[in-house]
Amino acid sequence: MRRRGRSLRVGLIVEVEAYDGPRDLACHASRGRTARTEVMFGPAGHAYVYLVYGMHHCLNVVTGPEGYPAAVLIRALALDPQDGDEAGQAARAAAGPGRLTRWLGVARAQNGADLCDRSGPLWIEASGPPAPKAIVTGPRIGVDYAGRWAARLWRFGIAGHPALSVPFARKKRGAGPARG
DNA sequence: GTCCGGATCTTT
DNA sequence: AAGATCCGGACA
Repeated sequence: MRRRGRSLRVGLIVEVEAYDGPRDLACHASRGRTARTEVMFGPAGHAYVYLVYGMHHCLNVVTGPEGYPAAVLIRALALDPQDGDEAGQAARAAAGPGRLTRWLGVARAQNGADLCDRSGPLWIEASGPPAPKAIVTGPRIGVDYAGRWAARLWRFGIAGHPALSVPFARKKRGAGPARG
């Protein structure tokens, strides 16, 4: 949930990635505790927002116990249909970590925001539809540099959801599709 | 101070 | 297939 003045934007989280602690080479905190990663070392439930590629912001939820840097990257939201012009466009407006921060209007000003505070500018609540049974997993996106950590299946999504950012490789079936 | 490269998206 | 675009982190 994102509130700016009188406007409220609501999305359902449909895709995430886990970044787990100082040993995970894909986790920013693996290079030590710095000003940027500071909030990841703080208490869980706060927002870790950073800039990638010089142009896109990414929104993470700090998850570990205090002092242990871990976070979950929110990669895609499904939108309330009334928030989009057209059903098809709404489905993709927040598909992808950079897209969703743009759609929410989240940037570094929201770094450290308390995501459990429903009276704040940005928060998460468990008020959506029941958790889906079918969750698909895959390797995290864009972290090939992370050695063996890149192979961990730490990307999670709701199976078949139209708002997923990048397709999940399907289970082998005959001549398995090499993802292209 | 300087340099390098990225948890992406859009356009060709 | 490649450009946009800039900060954080590593080195000096």
